[in-house]
Amino acid sequence: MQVETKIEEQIQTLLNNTIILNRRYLDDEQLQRVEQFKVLKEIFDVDVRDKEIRELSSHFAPMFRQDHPVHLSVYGKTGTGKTVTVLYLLNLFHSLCLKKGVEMKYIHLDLSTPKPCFRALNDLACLLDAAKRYKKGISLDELMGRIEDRIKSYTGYFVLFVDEVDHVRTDLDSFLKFLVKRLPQTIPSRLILVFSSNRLNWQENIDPRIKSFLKMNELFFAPYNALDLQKILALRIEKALNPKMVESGVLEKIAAVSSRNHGDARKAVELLSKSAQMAEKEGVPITLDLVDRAYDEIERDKYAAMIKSSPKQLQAALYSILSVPPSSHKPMQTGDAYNAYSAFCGKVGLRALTQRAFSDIVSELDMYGFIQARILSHGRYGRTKEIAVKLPPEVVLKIKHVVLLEFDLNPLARF
DNA sequence: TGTCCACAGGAAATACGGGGGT
DNA sequence: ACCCCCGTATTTCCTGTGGACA
Repeated sequence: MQVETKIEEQIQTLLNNTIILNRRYLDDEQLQRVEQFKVLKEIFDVDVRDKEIRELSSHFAPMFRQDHPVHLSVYGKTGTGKTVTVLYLLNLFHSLCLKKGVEMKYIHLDLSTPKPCFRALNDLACLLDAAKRYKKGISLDELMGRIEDRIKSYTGYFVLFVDEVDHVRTDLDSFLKFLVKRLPQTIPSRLILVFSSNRLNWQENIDPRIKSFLKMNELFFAPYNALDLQKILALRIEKALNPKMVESGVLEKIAAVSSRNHGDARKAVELLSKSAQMAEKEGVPITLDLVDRAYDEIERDKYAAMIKSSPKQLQAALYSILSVPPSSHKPMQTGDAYNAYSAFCGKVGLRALTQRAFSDIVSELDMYGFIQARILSHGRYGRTKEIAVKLPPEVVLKIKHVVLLEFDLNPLARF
């Protein structure tokens, strides 16, 4: 057989076995806003999120009769489509307003990563083109003033979509105070605030004086059920994958697993994506078994990815805790962990924090789920947090590996 | 019943690093 | 180039605490 035909055949079989035809549809980050909306529209067209869309529409309807809708608070866990649904509708209203001659614009303030009040305001100012990006060194008042100046000349409806409000860490109060009390009084436009949050109780510990000013409608996004997820996944498969290489039942399985565990559409698509990648690498169709393995892998990588993007101190602390040899008779206490941590800091040349600060880090690690920490009293033997690690051994190894790399140490040259 | 361990965790003080004003 | 101001991170200082043990 000719070499050329051999190669051609080889390429042909590879092409036939290709699973991912359009990678971009497996990752929303890579899609343009317009494309996202298109995908979304198709999903909405099959009646997913129907109720929420109706409610949103009726909430904003007063705009079209020159009335003033109240503020809105949208609840829902991550991946339930809060952001994307609200944005889609705002976009729709925008063009509708344009058609009807109603002045309206909207701003999407994305706080998906936790940030302090200052950052949030700065981001808002950037979106409005009212200020450059500052790191520090400018007062909150100054920022607020600039934001106001920027929109002073605008008189139409002004929708401010604050995504994940509860992520404003230090002083959510002053942030809200500005938005709720100060801004509406100083600018001529009709301000409509839309908040989203994944916690139902985010308003619980805000200043009651602000709270009373904040008259809001509420809207709840329930996690997707298996049926919704099936529709969403089906669309992605159709757009991104070679349907011949997806075994029957895979779609249903991913939908079932995802709805049972979290009801998060993004994670469901991620699982699909991971399965497809693994299948392609192995040159086999996506099977049910492969989905299981992809699921395990995602679970394993989750922690490593999280610690990789964390501050150095957190990394050092976690590594030290994971490195303390477990002794069956005595659980680890804060003191033990702190000793290990200071030793590690000495080794890698990191300035060690005080025990007080370390204690806060331990609580943080507990919050993120890396470790289990609970306060326990041993009578005259003191009162302390007891630290337990409940991660599977492979994950522990992987985390330690990642952290060592972060500290420019060769993980293999330890012995 | 009182003591005292080994911290927890709140509050205030201080350090830091950066930007504006001059 | 200098100083001052700001927000944030960390330290310092402190009071509180559940229960085993004497």
